[in-house]
Amino acid sequence: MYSIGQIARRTGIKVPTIRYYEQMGLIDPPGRSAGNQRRYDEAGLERLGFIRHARALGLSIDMIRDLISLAQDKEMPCDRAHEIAAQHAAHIRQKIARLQRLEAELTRIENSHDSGTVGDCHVLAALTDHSLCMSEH
Amino acid sequence: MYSIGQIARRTGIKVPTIRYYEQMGLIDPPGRSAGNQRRYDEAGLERLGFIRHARALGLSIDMIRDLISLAQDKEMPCDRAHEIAAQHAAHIRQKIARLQRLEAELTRIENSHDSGTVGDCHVLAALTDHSLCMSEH
DNA sequence: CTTGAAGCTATAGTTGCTAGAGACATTAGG
DNA sequence: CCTAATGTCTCTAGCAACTATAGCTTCAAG
Repeated sequence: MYSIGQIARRTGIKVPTIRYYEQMGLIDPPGRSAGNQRRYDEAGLERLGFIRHARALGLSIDMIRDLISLAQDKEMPCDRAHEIAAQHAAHIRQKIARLQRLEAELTRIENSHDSGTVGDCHVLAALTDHSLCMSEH
Repeated sequence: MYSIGQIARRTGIKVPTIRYYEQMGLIDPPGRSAGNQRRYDEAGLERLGFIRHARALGLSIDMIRDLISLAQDKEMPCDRAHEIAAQHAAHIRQKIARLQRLEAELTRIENSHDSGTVGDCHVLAALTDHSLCMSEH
């Protein structure tokens, strides 16, 4: 049996975050000590590891909840799990594409040299006038 | 003189968002009509255009506030503006790198085929066991 | 048995908006 | 000039995913 602090150290998830996940229904409320403190078992530890990894990959709380309820029955088809992963990967690819456009624009703005005073600062000019941009964003 | 709705249409920023920017100190409180409605002039319009563009490039409200106060005096050096842009570009590059690692990992997980049931679903297995990962995240 | 760390609950703050309620202002048409 | 429709006002609350604080209780070591 682990206390919430021990679980926190072992999973790398902060104590308040673990309580938050419990509140959000990602983990079953664990048993309690005589003095009302949470006591976790191996299953709880594994569940939190799953959540941590899924969060690290950028999955939302809702997606994780779906995956967990899905994983309950080992006999069920897991198409939905693949679908969630694919959807999320696509989402990330979009994000990357958008950030790359922003990065290109910022780099261009950043590298344009000016006289060094606000009056003709290229950074400020570029921000004021969208038509100076090379790409959409 | 423009009403807030006209400004919204011309800048593409929604009405409540404009009021929010005012509250956040990004725009000076405009004059009011006899009936207490906001009335904007060209300067207000231009300021909102600046904000919109900066937000589209991902700059935070705080950064934008800094840039605006900086732009007040045309004689001042604008090193700080370049610095903010450079900082933000670096931040975006980091984000991109991280997302690319995630994307690679997700694609790998997504493409690994399994028997199609939850019991041996590679997506769920990969999420449960971090050691199956090929890269850090 | 004492003490200091760790845990408890409940509430509020973070960022950048967005949505709603209920009241008042403006404007176009008749 | 009156009315109806639309626009605007303030204030409050909600979103995601935590994080921080306050004031209290429990646990474990010495």
